[in-house]
Amino acid sequence: MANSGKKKATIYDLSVLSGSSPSTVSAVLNGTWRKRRIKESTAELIRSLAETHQYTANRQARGLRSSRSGLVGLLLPVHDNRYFSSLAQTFEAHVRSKGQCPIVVSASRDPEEERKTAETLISYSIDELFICGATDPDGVHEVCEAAGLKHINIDLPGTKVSSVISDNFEGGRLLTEAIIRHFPAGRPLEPNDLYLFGGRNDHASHERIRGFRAVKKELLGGDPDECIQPTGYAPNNARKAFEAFYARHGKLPRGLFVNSSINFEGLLRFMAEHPHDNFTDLVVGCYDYDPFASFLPFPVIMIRQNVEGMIAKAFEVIEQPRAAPRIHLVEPELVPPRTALTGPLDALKDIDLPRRKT
Amino acid sequence: MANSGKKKATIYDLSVLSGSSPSTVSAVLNGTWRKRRIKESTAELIRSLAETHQYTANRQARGLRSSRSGLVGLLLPVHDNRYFSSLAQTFEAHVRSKGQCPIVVSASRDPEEERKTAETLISYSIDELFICGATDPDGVHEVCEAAGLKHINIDLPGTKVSSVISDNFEGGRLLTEAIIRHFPAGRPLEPNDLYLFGGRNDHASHERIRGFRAVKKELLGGDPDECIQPTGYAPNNARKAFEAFYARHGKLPRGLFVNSSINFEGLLRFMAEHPHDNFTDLVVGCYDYDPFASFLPFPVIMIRQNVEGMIAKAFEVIEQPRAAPRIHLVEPELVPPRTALTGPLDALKDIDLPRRKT
DNA sequence: AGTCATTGCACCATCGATTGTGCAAATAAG
DNA sequence: CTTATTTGCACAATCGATGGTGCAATGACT
Repeated sequence: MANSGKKKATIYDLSVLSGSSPSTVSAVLNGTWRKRRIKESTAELIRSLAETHQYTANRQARGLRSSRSGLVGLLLPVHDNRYFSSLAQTFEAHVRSKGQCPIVVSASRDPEEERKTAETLISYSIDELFICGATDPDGVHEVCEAAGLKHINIDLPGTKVSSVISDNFEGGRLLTEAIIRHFPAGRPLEPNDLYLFGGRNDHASHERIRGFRAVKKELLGGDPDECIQPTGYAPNNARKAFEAFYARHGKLPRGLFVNSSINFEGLLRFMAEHPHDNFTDLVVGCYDYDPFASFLPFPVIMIRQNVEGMIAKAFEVIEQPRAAPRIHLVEPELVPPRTALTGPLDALKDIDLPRRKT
Repeated sequence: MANSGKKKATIYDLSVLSGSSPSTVSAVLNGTWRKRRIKESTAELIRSLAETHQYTANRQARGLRSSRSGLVGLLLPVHDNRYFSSLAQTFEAHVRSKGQCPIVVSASRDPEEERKTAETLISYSIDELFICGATDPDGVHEVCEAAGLKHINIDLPGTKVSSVISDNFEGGRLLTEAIIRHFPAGRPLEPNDLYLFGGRNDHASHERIRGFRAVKKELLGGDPDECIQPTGYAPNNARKAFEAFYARHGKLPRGLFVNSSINFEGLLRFMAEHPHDNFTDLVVGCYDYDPFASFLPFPVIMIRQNVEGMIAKAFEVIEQPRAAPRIHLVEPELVPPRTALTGPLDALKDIDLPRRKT
C-alpha cells in the first residue's frame, strides 16, 4: 500500500522516516545492530518501517561496498539436456539453501565463450563459480584466478584447481559389461559387434573409452580400434557416423555404447530416417540417463551420474581452504532398461490455486 | 602478465597510469568519449592501458550509478525438462545477442517463491524479467510493478501485463484429433477410450482440455467428464492416477492425452511397474516434445511448442512501450511419432582441442 | 592585440549500503 | 557530586563508474 510509486525505498528514506541515521538503519536491517549497540526499540521501529515500505536492500550497492554480491555462478555447456538441466536444478537448490542467488549460464562448449562468460560473471562480483563440463577448464581458471574468485570444476576436470567428476572409467566399465551381458549366451557378442559412438577429446570420453576397451578385451577377448568412433557432441555428427556405418554394413552394430544422451539424439535421427528397420537385436548403452530413453523399444542401459552427490561434494570442497588440486570421483549408477527414476522434480510440491493477496 | 595479483584494475588505476582523470577514463572505456571531446590519442592510450591491465568494468558500480545492470532475468518453474530447458537455451542466446547477461532462475511453481525470487532479482537491478510458466503471474507482476521493472509473461498468461503463450486450445485440438485418427477405421475409438491425464488449474490446462473436449465431441460424438483427470504436474501423482485407472479397468485407456512431458514421466513410472503388459493398442499424445519420448514402443504423438517463436515474440513485445495487456498466441506444431527434431543444440559448433594461450 | 568559439579535459556530486571512529548522554562507581 | 564506564547512535569515508558543469588552453577571426 505504502508507495505504489516507482522508486524503491532506501536506507536514506527510512533514516528520515525513523529519525535515525542511515548507518543505524543499515545496521538494523543487515543484522549487525547488536554489535553496534542499537536499542531494541529503535531496531523495532526501523524494522516495522522497512516492512510497511517494502524495503529491500539494493544489492548492487551492497555488493559494491563489500565486493561480494551473493551471486553464485554455474557455467554449463548447454541447458537443454536432462543431465545438465538436472545439475542446474540441484545446484539452484543448494545455493538457495545458503541464502544466495544462483545464476546459471551456458557457454556452448566454446573455450573463448567460456572465458568471456566467466569474465562477465566476475564483473558482477559473483562470490563463487562452478565450472561444469568446460572444454577448457584451465582457461576459465586463469580468469577466475586473476580476479581472486573461488572456483571448482565439475564433470570435466582441470589441472589448476580441484574437480569433482564422475568416475567415468568405472562407469564406462559398468556400462560396457552390462551391454555385453545383456546378450544371450547363445548368440554372444563378437568384438566387432560392439561400437562406441560419440564424445570427443575430453577427459570424460577418454576415461569412458578406456573402461570400454578394458572390458571388451577382458570379456570379448578383443578390442579393435575401429570400434571407437568419437564424433564430437553434435547430434548431427553422430547421426552421420551411424549413417556411414549403416551404409557400409547394411545394419548397425549389435551393441552400441553411446557417449552421451546428446549423441543419442543423433541415433534417433538416424532411426527416423530408417523407419522400416526394426533394430531388433540391438542393445544400446548410453552414458547419462534420460527417463524416456530408458523405455525405447530396444534395450537401453543407462548410466546415471550422481548429480546430487557431485553438487554436494563440490560445495563441500569449494568451502574448504584451497589445497593442492585434487580430483574427487563420484560413482555413477547403472540403470537397467525400462527404469523410471525420480529426480529433483520430485522434491517439489504440487501447488494449486494461486492465492491472491490483494 | 601485467598484474597476476588479486585486485582488479579500476578506472582510478588507469587514470593514474594514463595521467588523465577518472571521468576521462570512464568516458573512453564506455564509448561516450567522442561526445566528451576526448582526443583520439588520449583515448588510444587509455584503451591500450586497459588492454594490458585487463581492465573490465565493475558492473555493480556501473549498475548502482545508472540503476541498470545489464542483467535480464528468466523465471522458470523448473529446469530439468526439455521444454523449459530449451526455453532457457533460446532465451540465453537472445539475451547474449543484445550484449546483456541472462540470468535464469527457477521457482518451483510456488507462488510465494515466485514473488520472492522476483524480488531478489529486482534487488540486483535486473533490466527486464520474463516470467515463464508462473503459477501466479499477477503476483509476480505486482512485485515488478512496484519496482518499475519491465516484464512479460510467457507460457502462462497473466492479466496485468501482456503474455506470449502457445495456442493451447488449437494445440489441444490438433493433438486430440491426431490421436483419434491414429486408430484404424476398423477399430475406432469410443468416447470412453480417450482420457486426458495431467495438468492442473491453470490457463494452459484449461485450454488444452477445452480443445480436447471439443474434438472428442466433434469426432467421437461424446465427451464424458470422467475422462478428464487433472492430476497436477508431479510425476508421482500422475503415476497414481494411471495406477488407479488400471486397478479399476485392468488396462489403460486406448488413447491417452498427457498434459505435459513431466506427467508423461508418471506414465513411465506406471509402466515400469507393469513390465509384462505390452501396451499394444495404446496411442499417447503428449503436450510438449521430447525426442526420446517420440520413439517409445507405442505411438507417441507430440506437440512441440514454438519456443523460438515465443521467445522472439516476447522480446519484441517487451521492447515496445507498454500497452493494454494482450495475449499473443503462438501456434504449436504437431509432431508425428518417431520424429527427431533439431533444436537449439544444433546451433552450436563442435569445438575440440582447447587452445591454451599460456 | 582583442574577442570569440572550439577543443580537451578535470572536478565533483551521485547511486545505496557498509563500517571504522568519535562523541554525547545515561548510568555506575567511588 | 565527580570521575569512569557503558550505552546509543551520528558522521564521514568508501566501493567504482557516470555525467553535468566549468574552465584553461588553443586556434580563428577581425
